[in-house]
Amino acid sequence: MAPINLPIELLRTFVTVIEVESYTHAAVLLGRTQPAISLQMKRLDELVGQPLILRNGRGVALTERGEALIGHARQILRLNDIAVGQFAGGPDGRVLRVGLPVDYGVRMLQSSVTALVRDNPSIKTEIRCDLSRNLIDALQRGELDIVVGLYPGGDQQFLFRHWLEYPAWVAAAGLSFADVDELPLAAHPFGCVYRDRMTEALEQAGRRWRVAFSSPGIGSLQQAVLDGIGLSCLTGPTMIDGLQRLSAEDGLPELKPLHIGLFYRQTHLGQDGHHLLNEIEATLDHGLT
Amino acid sequence: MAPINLPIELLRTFVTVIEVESYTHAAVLLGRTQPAISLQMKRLDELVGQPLILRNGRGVALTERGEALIGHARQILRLNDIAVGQFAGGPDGRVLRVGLPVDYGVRMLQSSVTALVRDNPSIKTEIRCDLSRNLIDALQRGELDIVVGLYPGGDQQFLFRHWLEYPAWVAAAGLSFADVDELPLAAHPFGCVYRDRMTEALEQAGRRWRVAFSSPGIGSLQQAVLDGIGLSCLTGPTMIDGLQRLSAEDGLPELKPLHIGLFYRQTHLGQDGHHLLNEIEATLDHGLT
DNA sequence: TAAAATCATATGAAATCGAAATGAGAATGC
DNA sequence: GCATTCTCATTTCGATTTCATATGATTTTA
Repeated sequence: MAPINLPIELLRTFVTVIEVESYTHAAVLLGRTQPAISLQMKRLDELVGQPLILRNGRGVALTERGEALIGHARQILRLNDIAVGQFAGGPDGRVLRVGLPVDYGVRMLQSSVTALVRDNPSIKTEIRCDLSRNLIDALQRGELDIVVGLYPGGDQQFLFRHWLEYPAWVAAAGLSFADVDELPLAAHPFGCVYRDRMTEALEQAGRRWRVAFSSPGIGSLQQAVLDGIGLSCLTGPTMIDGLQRLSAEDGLPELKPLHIGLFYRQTHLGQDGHHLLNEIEATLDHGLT
Repeated sequence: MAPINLPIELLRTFVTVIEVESYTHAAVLLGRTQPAISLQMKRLDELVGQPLILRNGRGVALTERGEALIGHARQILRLNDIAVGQFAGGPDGRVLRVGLPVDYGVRMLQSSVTALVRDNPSIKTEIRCDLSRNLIDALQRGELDIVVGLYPGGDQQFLFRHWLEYPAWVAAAGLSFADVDELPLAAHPFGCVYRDRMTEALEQAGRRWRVAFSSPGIGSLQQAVLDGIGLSCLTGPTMIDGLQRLSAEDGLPELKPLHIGLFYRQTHLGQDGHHLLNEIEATLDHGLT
């Protein structure tokens, strides 16, 4: 009946180890020795009843229980840091490096981030727009602090929250591709999750296709579809007037949902970063209902 | 630079002391002795840099810093308990006593709660509908576990999250009260926050008024307004067709926003309770955007 | 005013936790 | 293939923390 309290210090160790993929490096970051980290992890294992981390050669991996815990751990750390930051005071002044996806909801996210920065001059940001995949790679290399991006699902190293978005086939209003043998697609370059979803679904359905238009920017892509070059798939925030949704009735296969993730490095984030995260979180919550 | 980690055990002590308004009683609940609680609170005070609790005679009160912390503390405890509950397993089987306000969003909340209970047979609930004020009293007496209710603002003892709702004057479509000397109101019985908002605003504006219709149920009140008995104030979730909004142009004073609170007793809540809280939170988040 | 209740403080005993030292296993380099 | 290096696990020991018991101070209740 006595409640189990997971010490926040242990949770921070846990999250840090996963983020840097190393006990030794985590020890340096946390100002402890390596054996201390080992012992802390062992204590946390005992508190939750099972090991949380697997070591396969070099590198670490989460166990099933670890995956179940790390999301909560991150949220707890975030709340802790926000609460402490209220008192510890002052802006930290560091530059927050934010990655926003060109292939999803740029407009919405970008204006939400810039609005916050405008209203809080203490927050300094560098915004980088790129394909989701490149952003997540950059986060893993430590070149970014916060990233919103589409991802295949499953990645847990920096994942904080995730949403599902259901894409739909679209084409210019009035056009029909029902009797076309080889479907012309408008798509982002290779590496975009939208593109993967489209081609995957088409190949499973046995339809032939080709990429008739390719651009890294969403705007020119929308224009291409409007111009009737081909069809594509879009989601709520990227839908525009003049397009029609297509479905199974038009001979197109069902599209699997997209995973939208909010990623960040706990290690690099100050009070300002948490404000920014809040804003992005609210924007996504609101935009995806 | 070293991050400060607030031990969850101390946060639980803090929240428990505030909830039961007693060090000694909290000690019993937490399985410690009273001096241990004193020391834990002193440690937490030192971690955040200032005292969190004031003792004025019998009873405790939060300092400013205490008020700033307790919301975060509750959220952290909730996440901790959810995370631990994932592993510790099994449904707790206790009956959750839920209080829903008759004077705000009953339909929305009620159907959200009943839907959850229907889909999770393990969750057992007793739902009590009453005026918000009575519900909060009942929570304080320990007769309820979770309460949604309107409140005057400021109460922090069991408050978990809160929302703001902007009420508007309404009357049956087509009716005008601009030239009426004494405004006829349709209102809940005395003790309702809506009623207080209305009469307060009118008195400040120097308008005369009388209660032309009074009922504890929202349905009959809406019907009364529709029938043209008088005017009232409503918010989004309680607005219905056939009513017009009135504003300053119609000679009516501005109404101050209402505070909607989600209250619960940390002490009495199991895994099921947290599921239910999640559901209610999402419902309010969604219904109030 | 006496009795009861509540919280603060002091002290000793037990448990906790981390650094240093050491050991084991895998990747890397020659 | 063997030595080197890197990483994590384990043990020991010392310092600190943290609790319970006992007691005192203050306030409320009868």
